[in-house]
Amino acid sequence: MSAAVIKYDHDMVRWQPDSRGRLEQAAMELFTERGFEQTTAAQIAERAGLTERTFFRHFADKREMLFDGSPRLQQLFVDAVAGAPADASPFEAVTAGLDAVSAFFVDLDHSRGRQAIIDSDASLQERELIKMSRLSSVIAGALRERGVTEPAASVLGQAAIGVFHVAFGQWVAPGNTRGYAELMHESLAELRAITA
Amino acid sequence: MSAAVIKYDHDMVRWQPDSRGRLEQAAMELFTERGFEQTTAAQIAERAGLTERTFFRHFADKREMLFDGSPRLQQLFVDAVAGAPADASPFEAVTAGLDAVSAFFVDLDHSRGRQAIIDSDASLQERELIKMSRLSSVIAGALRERGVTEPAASVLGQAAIGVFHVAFGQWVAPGNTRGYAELMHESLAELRAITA
DNA sequence: TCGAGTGATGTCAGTTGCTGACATCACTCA
DNA sequence: TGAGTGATGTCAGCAACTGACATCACTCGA
Repeated sequence: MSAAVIKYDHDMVRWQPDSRGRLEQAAMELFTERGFEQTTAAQIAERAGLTERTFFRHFADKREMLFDGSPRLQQLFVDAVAGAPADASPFEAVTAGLDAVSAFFVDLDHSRGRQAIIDSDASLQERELIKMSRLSSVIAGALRERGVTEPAASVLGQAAIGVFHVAFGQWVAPGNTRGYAELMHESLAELRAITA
Repeated sequence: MSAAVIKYDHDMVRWQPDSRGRLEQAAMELFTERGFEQTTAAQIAERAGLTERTFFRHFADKREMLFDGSPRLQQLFVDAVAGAPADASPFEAVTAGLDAVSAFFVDLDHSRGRQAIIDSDASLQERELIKMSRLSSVIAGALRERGVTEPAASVLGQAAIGVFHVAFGQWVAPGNTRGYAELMHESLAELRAITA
């Protein structure tokens, strides 16, 4: 609303920079202040000094804001799988992927805050799961590139994100002090032990 | 609309029976005729001779119509896990669950039709995934009841639905002639082999 | 230097999913 | 027979999106 009455002086730029970043920051603030469901797209846009319509030009939907890093995470994972030594087993290649993404999980407070928002809303959990599912698919694809056949590639991809999900959940759990890598290797060992 | 002008004769019942069933049938027809996204809740309700408001009294949302059988599937699975012999290993208990749900997958045409609808819409895939995730959670719970500790229970639960998902996908894939049980056991064997 | 794009934004109107509040009325049962 | 009860209808309204079109600082080639 306020944006509508701004008059541009000669030395003003037409638009403040980094609209997308401003929207993300405004959203995180509002989500933590009043909750995801209770925050409207219009409110986010207003706090960022933009319009609701512009909001939807930057993000396909309200949920998508929380998953901005997803493509990078995916890239990190598949690069590690693809880049594993040629003589590495499929299991070892996937382990390399699971290790590589640990670079992503450094700021525990940030991850906890984000996860608290996701855990508070079912539609966000759905979105999180489909991101995981896509990740599983591309992992399976990377494995196929390494010569792994179906259905082994898909099953291993699914198992990998299962391990990842469990370990990540433990990592952000309240009270946890252990690192992601340690927790992940523990879950991986459990998988290995229990399927043997 | 038309329901609004119906006058009830003495020998008419006030409401036609099985509203929920009529809604489900109308929905399946419309979804296959014109697609999920292109079908509105009002259209489904109208074909069932009901109101949009009544539609939402029977189903939490439009997506939920496709997942009516989910609770039964879940029950089938956990009962099999819980009912496995006391000396069965966790892996064997989960295998029993994966076998038990094969009773659910008999009508291949029906499953294919349903899956085609789900595959056509991202929000339906999200809903499907959260159902799988819930299933994974209750499996992990059933395993814990059997004395399996964390994170092994959760990891095995995740791996189980991974196997299930892959096998089910192969079963409904066009051209497939093999049975669910066979495909499932193959995937299970792959998981076992590849994590060893 | 000027005029034709270009692109990020704004404006507006509309559809759909979904919800709360309240009314209706055949049916049940004390 | 009269007081519920429960499945439904009616109505109003919000929030998530979407398409069509306008704006206008900025860029760049003639």
